[in-house]
Amino acid sequence: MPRWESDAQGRLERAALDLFETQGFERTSVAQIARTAGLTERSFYRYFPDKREVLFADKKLEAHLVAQVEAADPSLTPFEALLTALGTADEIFRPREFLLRRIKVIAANPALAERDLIKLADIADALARALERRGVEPGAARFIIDVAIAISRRATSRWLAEPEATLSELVAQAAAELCEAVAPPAPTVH
Amino acid sequence: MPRWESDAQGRLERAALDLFETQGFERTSVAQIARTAGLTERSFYRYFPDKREVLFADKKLEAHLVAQVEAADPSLTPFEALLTALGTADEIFRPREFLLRRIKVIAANPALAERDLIKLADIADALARALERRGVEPGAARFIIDVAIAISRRATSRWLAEPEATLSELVAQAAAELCEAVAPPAPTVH
DNA sequence: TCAATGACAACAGATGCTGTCATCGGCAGG
DNA sequence: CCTGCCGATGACAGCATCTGTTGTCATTGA
Repeated sequence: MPRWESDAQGRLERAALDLFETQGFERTSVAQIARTAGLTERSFYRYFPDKREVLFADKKLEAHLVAQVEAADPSLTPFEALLTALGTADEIFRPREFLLRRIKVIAANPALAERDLIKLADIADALARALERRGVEPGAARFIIDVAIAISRRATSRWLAEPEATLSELVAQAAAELCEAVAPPAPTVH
Repeated sequence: MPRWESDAQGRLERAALDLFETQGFERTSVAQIARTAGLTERSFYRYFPDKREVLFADKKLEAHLVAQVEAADPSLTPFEALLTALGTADEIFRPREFLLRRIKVIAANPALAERDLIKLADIADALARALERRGVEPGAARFIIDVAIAISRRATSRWLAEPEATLSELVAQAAAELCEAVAPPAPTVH
């Protein structure tokens, strides 16, 4: 019999999400999370550098997107490569119900929302490096990525509200919406 | 003679920027900032809710942008209104040298970068409300704003590197760059 | 068998941030 | 001139986050 229960990190993550959900982020202390998971406060900090990170340690999405971009057909425009990669992100959002719980908890607390933005920026940085490896100039890469992420946010927001459609379909739809908004206004006859 | 020196908040802001610049954000304590400004730590927290906010209390940019959007010609596309508003942001970035110091300090510390992203998101929220007042549907408003901010970031980044050009010129240039990237790829003859 | 390593606890301390009350000068109104 | 209120600040106590350090006990592998 093992001396300790296994998967200490996973226990901490689940305990934290539960507690944040029921009593809020601010009102749950690290010591409480650790106790719930059967560990000490100090052990919590061995797995996570700070209290918020317990909801953000997962690097799967970033890795997936970078891999998708790196594997993209070289004949694709950088922009197209990004959009197709972002359209496959639903493969990562697997337990959809877990994703929704997590989003609610994050939206309910400014400190968590802050960390969420940083994580998105980290993904953008990683994608920028991937595009640069494809030969895109750094400034342009960052710009294209910002736009692609805007499209992805639009699509994901719709996807969470009405899950019938594929994420990639919604991405294409948002891209079309962008073209429409950006296009010079319909010529006015005067 | 006043009982206390005037402009306590400004003194705190200047002291903080100086200290963050010379010894870093983490290594300067709130007590030290307050002492440098001739106040106590407790008084610091009367002006700023937390240590980072001392660099972000300024609401002028957000107010300016919202006012610009609200004053925009009703015949303009929401997207055009946003871009012209963002093109006038250089009116707010007045002591350019101060802006550069601040950007460097923020970039040097993840905690400050985090707060910076939240402030940008706050501006985006305020702009979304302004667009909704113009009749734009909320989801679409947020999307257009995300794209416009991407353009603005591209333009501002260029503007900081080479200040000859007007910000609004650079915004137009970035918008053109977007159209090019988004446009369907040149038809391939086969 | 035994040394190295991994996983954790225990303890101490700096700092961020908050609540509460006292203090002191300025400013009416009498 | 007195008096009493107001508003900015100081003084102090207290909790929570996060870090450094050290000790303890299994597991592993030669």
